[in-house]
Amino acid sequence: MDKQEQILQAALKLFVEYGFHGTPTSKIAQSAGVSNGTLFHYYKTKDELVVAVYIYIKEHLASCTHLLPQEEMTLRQYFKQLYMAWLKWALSHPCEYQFTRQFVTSPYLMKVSQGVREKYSAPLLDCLKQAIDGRVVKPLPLSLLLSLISSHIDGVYLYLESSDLDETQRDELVNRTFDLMWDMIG
Amino acid sequence: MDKQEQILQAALKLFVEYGFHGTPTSKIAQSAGVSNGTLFHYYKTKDELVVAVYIYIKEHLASCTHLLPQEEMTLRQYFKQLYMAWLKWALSHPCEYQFTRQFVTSPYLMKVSQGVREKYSAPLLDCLKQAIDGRVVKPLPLSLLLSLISSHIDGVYLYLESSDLDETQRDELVNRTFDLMWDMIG
DNA sequence: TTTAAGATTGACTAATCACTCCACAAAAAT
DNA sequence: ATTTTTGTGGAGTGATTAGTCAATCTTAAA
Repeated sequence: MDKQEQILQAALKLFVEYGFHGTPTSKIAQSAGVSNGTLFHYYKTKDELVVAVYIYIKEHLASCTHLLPQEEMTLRQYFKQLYMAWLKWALSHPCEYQFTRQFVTSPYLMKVSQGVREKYSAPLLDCLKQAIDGRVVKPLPLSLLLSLISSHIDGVYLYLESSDLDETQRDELVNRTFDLMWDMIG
Repeated sequence: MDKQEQILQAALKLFVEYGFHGTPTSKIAQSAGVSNGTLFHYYKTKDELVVAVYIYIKEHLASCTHLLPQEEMTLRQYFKQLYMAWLKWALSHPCEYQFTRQFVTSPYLMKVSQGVREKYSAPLLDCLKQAIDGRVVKPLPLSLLLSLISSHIDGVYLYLESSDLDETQRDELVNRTFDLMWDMIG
């Protein structure tokens, strides 16, 4: 892991614990094991660093949930795979997920262009479009469906995070909530 | 409106625009039309002020959505009334709603006791309990249902906020999304 | 009228912060 | 071998910040 990534990782942890403005750049550098100067060599401003952490996480999430539909797979099955991959990533990367939640509700979100924000929801959007055409999902505005699904995952995440279920019970609940979501949109 | 409330209102607006740590107390005092000293006379620390804004909003929301079930009203109808009151409050108080979103995803949430946080969801919780007993809602954990419903409302809010529908279309969509949610939990 | 308690002010301070700057080291290009 | 580019460190800086304080004002009870 190079210094640039050490900085991103350290920043991520501290931002989640103390908030964006609550963590001084000096603490980030210290925690990353680099000097102040090095931090500002890679990121011109603190704002730039905050956005970089966001992009870094989104790229990571995208690479972990980049699943292609297999042969002989129904849209529902493919959809379920995407849903579960997303939720399992969130549960196994709580720090990253919490950062994202904090980021998208903060004024920092405005620093990320519309294009970048849309980029990461493209696969799900394509899948939804197909599902509506195939009449397996109700003909609602795509952005509404997307918003409802992200929020739904958020809700399940928050519940699972505060409950202390074991792995098996967790999987069972994720399955169950997918059915709930499908009841809603299908 | 007394000075104390002026401070809360000014803090609310600035926090939403610039984030918690992004808004200096001096700016809050200035915007509220009071002196620095007055602000700290009412709130010993900035953290205390942030929490006070949260409680202030929650109390306001609670007073606006405190609806009692009428005679000859099904649970579904009562539930829908609560749902719509909540969503309409969010839409007509975007600043307050955004503040809450920002607050609950931030480390500040930990400064509010569990008891206070639960207090405001009690009415909905009671209603859900009855609905499960009456077999009109699926027998899922109450905290899961609560989490799913709050998140659902969040999702609808975010969609409506970014779309530019007129009042009628908005109402129609709120009705439609209630049905979606009911399909999910009922 | 006197008195006491709270409300209000704004200058002040000690600490902190984002960011700069320059010296130097490592690596890469020539 | 020499030059250029890039990476790294850390002391330093000017601006900003949360919070204090002593002085004044307001209110209302005694």
